[in-house]
Formats: sequence, structure tokens, C-alpha cells
Amino acid sequence: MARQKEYKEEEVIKKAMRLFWRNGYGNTSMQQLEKEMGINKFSIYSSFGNKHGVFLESLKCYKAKVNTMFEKFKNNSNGVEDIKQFFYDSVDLCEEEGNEKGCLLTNTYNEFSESNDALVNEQMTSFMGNLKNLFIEKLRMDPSKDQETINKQANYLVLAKHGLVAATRVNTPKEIEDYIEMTFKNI
Amino acid sequence: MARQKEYKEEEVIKKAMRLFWRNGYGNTSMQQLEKEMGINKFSIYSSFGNKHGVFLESLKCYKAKVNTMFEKFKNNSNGVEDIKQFFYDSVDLCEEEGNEKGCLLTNTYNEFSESNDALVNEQMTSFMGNLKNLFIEKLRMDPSKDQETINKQANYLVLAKHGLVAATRVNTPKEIEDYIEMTFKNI
DNA sequence: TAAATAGCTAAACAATCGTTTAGCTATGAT
DNA sequence: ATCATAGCTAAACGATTGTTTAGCTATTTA
Repeated sequence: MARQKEYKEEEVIKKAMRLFWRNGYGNTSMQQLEKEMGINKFSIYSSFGNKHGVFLESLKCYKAKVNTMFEKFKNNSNGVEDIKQFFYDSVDLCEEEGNEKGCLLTNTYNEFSESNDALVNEQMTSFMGNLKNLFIEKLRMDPSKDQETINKQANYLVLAKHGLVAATRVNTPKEIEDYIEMTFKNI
Repeated sequence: MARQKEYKEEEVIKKAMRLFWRNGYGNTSMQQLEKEMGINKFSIYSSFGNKHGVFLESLKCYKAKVNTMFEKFKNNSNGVEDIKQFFYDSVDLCEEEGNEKGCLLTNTYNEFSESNDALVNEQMTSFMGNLKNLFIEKLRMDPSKDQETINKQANYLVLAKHGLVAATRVNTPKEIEDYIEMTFKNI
């Protein structure tokens, strides 16, 4: 043993995540990462391998936040009301710390959708796409809904969620609340 | 006078637009532009000044498409039904030529939202934000709606439109149709 | 206290970025 | 036919990209 690190990886990766969240992957440089993470390039490379590695670790960090929300969502048992709460929680997560950059996962999906980045794709598909199934589960708790209605409403809610994420960037809290209430008015 | 150009600027800029649409600005290189536009770097610079100029001209080209749709929307006079048709037209525009990259203006807004690019910001604000007013105008055609209802519904429709644009990237035509019908069920 | 070693600093790396330029080609005008 | 000129080709520009490395610093261990 010799010197010990002057930083904690869990802390600097949070800072990296916020930078990627604001700028996206392609528009974030190693110079910016150095400044934002508060450590030298050498330290970044020794801890995370390369820029790509920093990004993947940032995604994991973000997904941990999302996972907490998902767990809460799954563990509740109030049907549609849970979905509505999930919408409100999503807004809180997208807006934390004054951030107004929507959802990092959605942004990443958009930025990498044309590329064939295996690692990023893997990280993405593990989260995108199962949202609809979660909604379907919750909607099934209402015995008065038939299967066709459930499918249509689930699909509707997935796309409504997209609108919501986009909304967190430019709309006021009141407008967002109005949107959510309106969305669930006839569900 | 001497030689005449071997390309038409209106044609090569369309090709540039499609590339920017697919990749975004930052992730598009001059090399890619050369290949996609089918002309040399020199020709690109002599026609459009620089990469930034190519992008601004591409935005104008895209906005021309959108403008056509907006004009149709404004000139009709069937209230809410016009808005619904506008949603369907939006999907057609976002998906033309097998493209699945959402709306170029929305994407550009997202990519440049953290930067302070005066020219791009100008091009953006001239289109974003007035959508709500257009919706309000149409909703006013229904005398049974009071002002508060109109405001809420207009806000809801703006965000629903965001969901729709995101939807064109990953959802089937049937799912998108379901979403639109559901959105207008209680408007 | 001294040797060993892991972390840090800062300079340099090759590759690619957007951009410019020198020289060649082709065409309109005299 | 020839001169002038605008367009094209392709090489090179400096700056910045992500990445590596040599040399110094500080701390643990014996």
C-alpha cells in the first residue's frame, strides 16, 4: 500500500452523471469531466478505464435512482392511483437539483439510437420497454377493465409518460400537475 | 462567369438535413456531410460558410415542411377536429422516408438547450412555444368551453404532442393511432 | 527512518475535428 | 482560340478529441 485516493468513486461518478445528463455523451469532453469531477484525467482513467466507462457507470448511478422509484411503484397496491403517483415521482426525479434535462435514459436512448453501441444498448433495453408491462399489471387490478381497454390505456400511459418527461424541461409545476390530472381523468 | 456548379444547393441541403435529423448536430462530422451531400468540403464551405451554416439551412429546410402543415392547420375551421388532424399530420412528417428520429426541431432544442447558441436559439424560439396559442385558438371555437378549461386542455395537448413525437420512434402505427384517439376522447 | 508503491501532475500522444488553401479543371466571354 | 474566372480536388492547417506515459509526491509498512 501507499497513498490513498483523494476522492471517492461513488461521489465523482455522481458529478459525472450530472454533466452527462446536462450535455449528453457526445457533447461532453474529458476536459469538462476533469473539471466537473474535480479529479485529474489520470484518476478518471485509472478508476473507470475510459470515457465510455465513465458513462456506463453514470448510467448505472442514474438507474439506481430510477430503481428506487420502480420498487416503490411495484410494492404499492392501489392500481391506477399507483401509476399516477409514479408520474409525480418521475417529475421529481427529472427535476431534482434544479436539473431540467428530462430523463437521462430517454436522452441516452435518443443519442445512441442510430449507433450500434452494444454496451449502451444493453443498458438501455434492460430498462426501456418493460414500463408498459408494469402499467398493465396495475391496470389489471381494476376488475371492471377488459383486456382490450387495459392494452390501450397502458399504451396511452407510456406515451403520456414521454410527454411528461419532455414537459419537465420547459413547463411550470402547475402546468405539469394539470397535465397529469388531465391524463388520468378518464383512465 | 466560368464553370457552373455541379449540384443544386436545395438538393444537397435536403440530404444534409436528413443526416442531422438522424445524428444530431454534434454527432455529425464534415466527413459524413461530404459523403451524404455528395459534394466536396470546399463546395460545402463555399455554399454555406461553415458547418453551423449548413445546420441552420437544414433547419430552415425542415421548418418549411412544418410550415406547410401549420398553414393547413390554421386554415381549417373544425376546432378540435383540426388539432386531431394536426396530430396525425405530425406523425406523417416525423416518419416520412422511413425516418424514425422524432422531430428535428425538438431534437435540436434538446441538444442545444444547455448551449447559448444565439442563431440556433433564434431559429428554435420562433417555432417552439406558439403551438399552445394555436391550440387555444382552435379550442375557443367550441363555445361550450370556458377559459380555464381551454387553458388546461391546450396545455395538455402540447405535452401530449411531445409524447407523440417520442412515440414515432418506437411505436407501431396502430399504437400511435390508439394514443391519438385516446388523447382526444375527452377533449 | 527508509524503502516500496500507489496516486497525482502535467506533458505528449495519435486521431479526428472543423476549416483553409494551393493548384488543377472546365467553361463563359472576348 | 484564348484569356479570365469560378468550381473542384486534395492536401494541409491548427485546435481539440480521447488516451497514455514519464516523473514527482505522499503515505503505508517494515
